[in-house]
Amino acid sequence: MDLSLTAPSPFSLESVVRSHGWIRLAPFAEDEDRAGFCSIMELGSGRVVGFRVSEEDDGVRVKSDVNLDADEAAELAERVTWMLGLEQDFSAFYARCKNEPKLAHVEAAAQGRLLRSPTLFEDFVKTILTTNTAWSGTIRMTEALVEAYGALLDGTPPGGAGHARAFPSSAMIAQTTEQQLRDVGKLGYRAPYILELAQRIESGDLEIESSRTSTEPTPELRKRLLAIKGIGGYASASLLMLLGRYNYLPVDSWARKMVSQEWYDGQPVGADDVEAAFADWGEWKGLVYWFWDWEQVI
DNA sequence: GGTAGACCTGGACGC
DNA sequence: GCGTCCAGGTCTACC
Repeated sequence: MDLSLTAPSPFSLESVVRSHGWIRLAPFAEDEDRAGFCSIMELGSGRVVGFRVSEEDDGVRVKSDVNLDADEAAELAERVTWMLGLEQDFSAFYARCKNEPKLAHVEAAAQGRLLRSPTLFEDFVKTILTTNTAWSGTIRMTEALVEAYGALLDGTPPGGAGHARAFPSSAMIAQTTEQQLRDVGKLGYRAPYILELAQRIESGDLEIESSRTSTEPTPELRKRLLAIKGIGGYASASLLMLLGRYNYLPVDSWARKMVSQEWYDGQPVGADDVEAAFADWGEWKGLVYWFWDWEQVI
């Protein structure tokens, strides 16, 4: 089954794939040509499908080895559209970047879109798994969750994918226990956070997927994110960026290091210094920080 | 409101 | 091989 999705101009699938580290987290996998990607998702019908996304003239092509009915195909198209941010318009961002040499590359490279997971639950869990750990730890914990709780693929893994399972649903996680998450996934103290997130969603106490289309002011949305256990300042800012809101900076150790090297001659800086460095960029400050041409990365 | 300490794991390092 | 230390955000208790 093939789907063609139209992308706004400028667009670069490779720029989306390489926008941040999500491509290295299961069930994402790079395609052989490293310009596209493969993944696995569980549809509302319960079917678990593998698919490959590659770039074509006016957008992207989505290929799957299985035949989907009309509803399933529409859902796959809708989710891939969200994952690639095909609904987003960055013309105002590019206009503001024109006079900043450190951002001169962004429009030509079609940067701005950040690779998203098919569901916000997946993005929330993965974001929690990035906190207070090395990147290798995030990869390990994510793979462990997918292997232990992900729904098994209907068919063969798409080319390039080493996984045969989708990311676990909130329903699957909600059925497990904190101890199992600690033992199986080595999630440590994050286990109760992720279990509570899944159980609150399943009980109807928490609804997160509607945040994708919410029009509520960003500070209000941020408050709701911060009320979720395990999501603090860094994680909420990261999630807001995935939701297309760039007013807050995901300040972590890397951000402090980059700002220190860029403007403070390597001297230690705090979160306030990072905020001050991008204060003039308003609603775009998150993207400016993310795509800034840093002096050096060590 | 600000701050200190605990949380948990893997990796680096010294012995 | 073993023990110790450190890095990485968030939460909670305390002031």
